[in-house]
Amino acid sequence: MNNRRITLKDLAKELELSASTISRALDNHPGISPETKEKVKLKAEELGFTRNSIAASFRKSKTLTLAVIAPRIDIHFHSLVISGIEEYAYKTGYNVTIFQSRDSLKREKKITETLQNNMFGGVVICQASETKAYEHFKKLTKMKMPIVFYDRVPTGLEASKIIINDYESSFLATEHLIEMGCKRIAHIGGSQSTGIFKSRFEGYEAALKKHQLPVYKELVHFTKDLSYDEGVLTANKLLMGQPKPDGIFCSNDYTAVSAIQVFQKKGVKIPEQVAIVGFSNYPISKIIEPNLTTINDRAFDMGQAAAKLLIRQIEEEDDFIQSEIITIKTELLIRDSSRRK
Amino acid sequence: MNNRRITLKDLAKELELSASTISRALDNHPGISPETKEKVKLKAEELGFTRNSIAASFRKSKTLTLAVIAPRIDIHFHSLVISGIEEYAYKTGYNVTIFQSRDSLKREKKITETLQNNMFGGVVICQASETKAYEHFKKLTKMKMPIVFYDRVPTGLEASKIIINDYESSFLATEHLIEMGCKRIAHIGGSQSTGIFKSRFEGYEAALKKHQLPVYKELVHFTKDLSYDEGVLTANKLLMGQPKPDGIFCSNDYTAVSAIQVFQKKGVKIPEQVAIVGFSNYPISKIIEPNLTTINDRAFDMGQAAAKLLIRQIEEEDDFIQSEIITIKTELLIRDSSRRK
DNA sequence: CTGAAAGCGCTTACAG
DNA sequence: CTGAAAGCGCTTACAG
Repeated sequence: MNNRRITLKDLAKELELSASTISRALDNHPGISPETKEKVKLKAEELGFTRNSIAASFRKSKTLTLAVIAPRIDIHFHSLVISGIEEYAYKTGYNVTIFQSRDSLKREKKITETLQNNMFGGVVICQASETKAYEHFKKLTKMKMPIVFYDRVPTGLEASKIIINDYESSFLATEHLIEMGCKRIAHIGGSQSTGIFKSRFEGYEAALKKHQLPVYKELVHFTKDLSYDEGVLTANKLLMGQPKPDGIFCSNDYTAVSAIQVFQKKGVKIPEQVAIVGFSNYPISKIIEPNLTTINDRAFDMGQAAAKLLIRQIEEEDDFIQSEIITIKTELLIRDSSRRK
Repeated sequence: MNNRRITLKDLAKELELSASTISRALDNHPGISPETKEKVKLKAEELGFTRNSIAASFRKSKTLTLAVIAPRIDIHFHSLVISGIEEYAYKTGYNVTIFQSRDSLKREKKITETLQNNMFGGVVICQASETKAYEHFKKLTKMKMPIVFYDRVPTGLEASKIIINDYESSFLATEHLIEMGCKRIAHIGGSQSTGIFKSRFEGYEAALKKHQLPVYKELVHFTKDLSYDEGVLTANKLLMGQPKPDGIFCSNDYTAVSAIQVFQKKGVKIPEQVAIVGFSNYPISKIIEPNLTTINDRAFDMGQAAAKLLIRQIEEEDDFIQSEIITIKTELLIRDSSRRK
């Protein structure tokens, strides 16, 4: 018994047709008679023929595979985005290959080199936190690889991006605290060398200014990576320092949760004495008690939008478009950690 | 200016060598002089040549891409496993393409059909919860596609698997509660049609029996998918019912967290009055107060092991091995939700 | 509506 | 140590 894979040729011989006809029949090519199509498809099914996609990709020199570079896929936000990418890609017939930069510029560069091997039709990227220069991305652009950035996007590089309005979302979150009566609102922020965290701080600042509230520099703390542990440390500083905050806007949910816990442990009532708002709508925000008010950043939708935009660029439906920036709508989810009425 | 991709031929012409030599030089083939290798590599660098991997894969009819089918990648456990797979694959030069079955058998079947297109060297699978028959997996095996299963593995199908000892881990977790003095230990379990959750229940049962403690059927509750919300419902039943539990072993961390919260809200002291143990070591287990005692299932290591085993099978280092089952060591992480001394 | 033929960019057995 | 040549399995422009 021959264990070789069945090829178009085998089918052709079996049916006394040419390989061209088989190929076209399977493609539902208009210029093939319905009877032939039927016959070919039946035989293909019978012999268990599946097209060798590698050969096809090679021949057509295009692939139906998207690459995704994320810092880490075990961060919930990224896993949601990737889930959204996979969902859209699946429906469109694309595959999704993932790479983790682990926030290392070196590794990110190595990955972008790998991407130059022709295996991918395009790439969705959230850049590593270390990345400040974009030469390696430009190389991809130069070889006409479509790119869509999300979340941490390069500033000052013209490119397609899926973003949220961090400034506005933070402005609204802070304004909500003000409406709840907070006067001394603290901020636990992320690294200010990352654009999105800078915008979140600026949105917070702008809301205070709009309502003529002071921006106490003692109440503004920037962490390295917004981890739970950093949140605990920072919340303790706020707890011990002066002035005492009556509201806290945090740039993510982990630090917000740690703030809730640290203050609660000292008998501070949340939200009565201190109202707290996070950012990202992590699963834990619905579990922590009181439930955390936060910004829903729609990570899954972001992923879907990224895949959709990328595929559109690959298939060049609008080839006069050079780049496109899509802003995803966020929403403020008001929960018990800030609700005072 | 010509925008075509540089090929081996271009390099060959440029250097007045044959394509064969270029190919071998880039491969560090022993039968090529060091000088030539040097020259070729420099030129390749200079012209920005990268091999067309698709052409190479096609020619060699093998690829350096692994497929992963997980129910969902935005579940933390799976994202950790995939992270482990990607990490090992990256180091070995493989790419990782992900597919989500979303626990649908239909979608899982469609994905396995896609896998028959020659694009993948092998596949790591956690089967959909709906899956009870394995014909679609057998088809892959028939066409010699190496498969490694993890977590939810098919029972009664000979195949390579990466598992943990669910029975033993649950036995130890339950025995720990017994050592802490619990006499009426409840169980919040998962669907008993899924092997791993059945084993977890059996381990719990066996520990009680070993220590001559009764298995109250009123204290054993099986949920559909171990969600947080189901945990809340079940914990309320335990709170209201008879007999009153003084310990709870939960088949995952979400239900354990809900149990902590439900009991605490009624003024029950954790761990003094009710000690609680979870399973999986989710991030939330270190955040919830009291911190949750749980089983560390080493999801990341599981992923690394799966990738390693799969790649070994692809490269057929031991071609006399038909299948291999690897059990990952778990550990009981004793934290405050159960520590009574 | 169908077929013959060329060729995508590599790799490798064979020859020298 | 290097090269000429065949061929992997498709797709598609061209011809009829």
